[in-house]
Amino acid sequence: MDVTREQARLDWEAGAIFRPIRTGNAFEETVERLLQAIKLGVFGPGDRLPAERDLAARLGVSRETLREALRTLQQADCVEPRRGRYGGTFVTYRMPEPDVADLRRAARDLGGALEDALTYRQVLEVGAAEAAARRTLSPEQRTHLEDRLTELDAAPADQYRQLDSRFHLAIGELTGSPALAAAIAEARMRLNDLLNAIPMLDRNIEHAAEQHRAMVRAILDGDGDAARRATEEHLAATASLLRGFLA
Amino acid sequence: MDVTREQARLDWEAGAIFRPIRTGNAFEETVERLLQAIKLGVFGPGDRLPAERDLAARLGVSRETLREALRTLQQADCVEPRRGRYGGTFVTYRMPEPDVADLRRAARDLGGALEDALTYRQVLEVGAAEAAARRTLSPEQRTHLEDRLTELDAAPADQYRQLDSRFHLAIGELTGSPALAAAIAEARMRLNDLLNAIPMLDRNIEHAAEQHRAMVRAILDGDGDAARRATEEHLAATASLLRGFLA
DNA sequence: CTTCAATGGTCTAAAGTCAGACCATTGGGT
DNA sequence: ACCCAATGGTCTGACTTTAGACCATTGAAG
Repeated sequence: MDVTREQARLDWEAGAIFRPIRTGNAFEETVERLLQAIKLGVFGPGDRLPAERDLAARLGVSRETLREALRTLQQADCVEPRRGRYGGTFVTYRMPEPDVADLRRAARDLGGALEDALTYRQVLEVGAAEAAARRTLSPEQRTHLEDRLTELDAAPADQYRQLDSRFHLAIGELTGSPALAAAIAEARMRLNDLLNAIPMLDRNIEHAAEQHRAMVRAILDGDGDAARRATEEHLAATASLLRGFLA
Repeated sequence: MDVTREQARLDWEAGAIFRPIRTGNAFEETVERLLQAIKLGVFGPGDRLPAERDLAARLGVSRETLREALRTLQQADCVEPRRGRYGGTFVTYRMPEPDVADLRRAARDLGGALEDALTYRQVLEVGAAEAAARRTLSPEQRTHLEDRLTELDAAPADQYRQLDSRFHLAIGELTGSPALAAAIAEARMRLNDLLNAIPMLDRNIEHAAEQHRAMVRAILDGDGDAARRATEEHLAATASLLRGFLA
């Protein structure tokens, strides 16, 4: 092979492997992760975050750095610390109203990474649904999944997005693969600002609810193919709804 | 809902989100990544790594830290620096012979993460094959994929593993999703020490070659379903071969 | 009312990491 | 024979992050 072409191949393929190890700044990264966890609905208004020492350990960051991040979130009126036993850091963040202008701006910020993120998400969530369906689920797991669906169906409008996230993340956890669950959470974080900015019409919500039910049914039935198809359909619908607002 | 149960749910779900931001140490992480890139076959013996300044930038790490990592690899006889223009850091690493004892030890080190990694890999690569098949590929991309297959079929025994990795990574790149390609590379890195330690019999290699051909054919034909099935079959075969040696 | 355990708040010394400048070496180009 | 551009080698000062100790506050349990 031509030496120059060979070196070019090396440099290209290196792109997938030699990616940034650390995103510059532990503090900023910590702020981002905490904020995403809140926006993702893992912690709703009034919920208490894990204790600082615990949280710092989980994030693999020193307590000082974590506290700096929390201080930033506090100044942004996202969390509120309370001292003393049974104290902690409590979430005060409220989801803003969906806004198409926000959505367009967020999409512009993402740029070409939008299609990337959509593809990534599709592969992960479709595969996870199939994997979850093919596993033997414990009664607790089955109940947990059904609970998430029920909770979502009963969601007030201002919590719909967060409960929707919880539902999708729950499927990732059912695969029993922490790596997969984490990747799904990460993929959703990338799209979260966009998804949150979509104004949801009753009609969309009804469609989504039907698709969610199909996914749950297939997973509980252990029907991998059906789970894959239902998830594919649901994500395709969401993606095209999103693209519609950007066009 | 019961308050205690609710707090328990929060703590559990937090597990998927509050994962370590930084793996303790930039230097060790850098060593690991470079070593994986070499073991993965992205850089074979005699190949030149990107220049230090370039590589440091890609890895998001200071040149000092990168050099410390390179020094470690040099002491382990994996790379060799050469000064002057047209100099650089050159790979000297040679794959050791596969060894079932190594394999068992590596599997014990992974522990419960083995099934995790296998599930993760399966979802990513199967989804990627399907996604690649559903895309419109340029003539260059089609040729690139075929080249990887040809190269693999003609591989001498001591390079088989690395060229196999290149082939699988190439499919990830064809999806056009950098996030997906990177995730595939990461998943493979986790399993790499295990895969490299499997003694490959001619019979296994022939089977694998046939499966590889089926994957390429399906992708080039734009047949997503066939691509998914072929990849599923191939990965299942590899996984059961692996489990066989561990039993 | 007192105790006390769990929590957030504060501080410091040490280690890790970085950005950038400058030096040393090499080999192809002129 | 010389130049010079690209590369690895070295150094310094500043900034970031860490680990751990200790303090302050709170409210439930005894």
